[in-house]
Amino acid sequence: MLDVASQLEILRRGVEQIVPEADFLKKLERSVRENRPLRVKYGIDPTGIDVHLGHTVPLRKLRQFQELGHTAVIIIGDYTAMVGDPSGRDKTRDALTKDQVDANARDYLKQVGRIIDLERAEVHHNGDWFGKWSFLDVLDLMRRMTLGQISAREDFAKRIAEEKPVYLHECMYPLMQGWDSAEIRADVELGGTEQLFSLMVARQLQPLRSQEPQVAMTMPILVGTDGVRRMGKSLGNYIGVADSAEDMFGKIMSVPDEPMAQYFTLLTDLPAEEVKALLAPGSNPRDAKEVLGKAVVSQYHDAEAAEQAAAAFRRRASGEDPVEIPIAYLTADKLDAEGRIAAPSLIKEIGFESSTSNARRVIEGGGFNVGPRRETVSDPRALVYVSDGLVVRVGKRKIAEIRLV
RNA sequence: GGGUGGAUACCCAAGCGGCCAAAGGGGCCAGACUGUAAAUCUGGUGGCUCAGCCUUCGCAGGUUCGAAUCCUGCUCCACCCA
Repeated sequence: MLDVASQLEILRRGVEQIVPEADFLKKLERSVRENRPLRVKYGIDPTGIDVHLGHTVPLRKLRQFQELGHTAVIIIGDYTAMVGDPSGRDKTRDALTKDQVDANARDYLKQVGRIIDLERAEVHHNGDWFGKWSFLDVLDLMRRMTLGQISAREDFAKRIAEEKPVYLHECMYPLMQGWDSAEIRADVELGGTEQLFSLMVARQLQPLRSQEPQVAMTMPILVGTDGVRRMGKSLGNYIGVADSAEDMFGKIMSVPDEPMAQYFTLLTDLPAEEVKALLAPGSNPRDAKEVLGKAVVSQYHDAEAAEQAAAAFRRRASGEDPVEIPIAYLTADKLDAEGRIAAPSLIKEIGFESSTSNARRVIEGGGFNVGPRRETVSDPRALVYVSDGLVVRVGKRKIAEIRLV
């Protein structure tokens, strides 16, 4: 096992706070001394299906712990998912059914496996223990926390102040999460900064099982591709780990310049000095973003795919067509006797726009062009002669070669 | 149980009898520009057989020449009091 100082250096990167810091040092020192791995917990509620880069921040930290020889313990919050985590939320989460949760959980693990070595990790479902509880057990857990403690949380306090509802079951969430730690004997729990409250609850509960309280390690919340709000599925500003290499790269390029430093720190292993040099004043942020894009993409695909994605992006940015033009099929009966079709219909038929009205607007806006010379069709009443192999474009990104069938 | 406020397009949110396919913002799409799918600026953003027509403002009725706006009932949501 690596010595304490070296471990600390690696583990501190991109970490917001470690609470209490002294306990962490103590645990780490003992771990090295006795050659006993720390049990590091990270919980996920299977509420959706897309693991995105925001989730990878703590997951990558967990991976680092694994690489240093510690034990990764993943909690699938199948029970807590049915409650809904109120952390950082300004409204109640929708509850999920058991079936949804189970399906999501399987999907989740598959995606998590891109980051964590699942062979060496422990995976638990908190329904395994909560599912067996009696109401009395629940009450006993509830007596561990006061309304004052709960309502002091910023997210709840805010909702109360705004006269928005806070449901009782939401109050149970932190207690359940805390109890998970007692069940799996966690030494450290990872989470976003907004999780601090929940992570600290466990410290009150673990002594009930004669355990040493865990340490909370929080990481900043990654901002999404809009550069403002947290990355989240419901906000539509996320980059999924299952995204294609090209998509992932493109989305990274579309992130505003400001959060780049954060992205480098939290999503890559590039040394801090290198990052600093890339982002130094006077350098082109686009180049830095490209390095970032390749570094991230190669983690979820491979280096070659990352290079190709970058190349494809450059082509598109410089106005060239991609190497492979997607094929769009069009049935010949859509054409009139002379082999023509109304421009808006063509756009709709090949799926570039969802309605002919929309297609019209694109045409009027000058976003539609056809053929090798890219003749712009700007009259929505125009008829386009379609022959097999005709290349049509809408905007900068949508391109297709038409195949008549 | 009582009271109050609310339900408007993808989201937030104005409108409170005609000038409303419905302000504004966000998002999204297109154009210009560029360092990129950044930033900035411009235009667009219900549907269609598109100079016109059709369908929307929680649901169902009603008043009116005319309703997102007024009335009745219903459903749902929130907050306050008990």
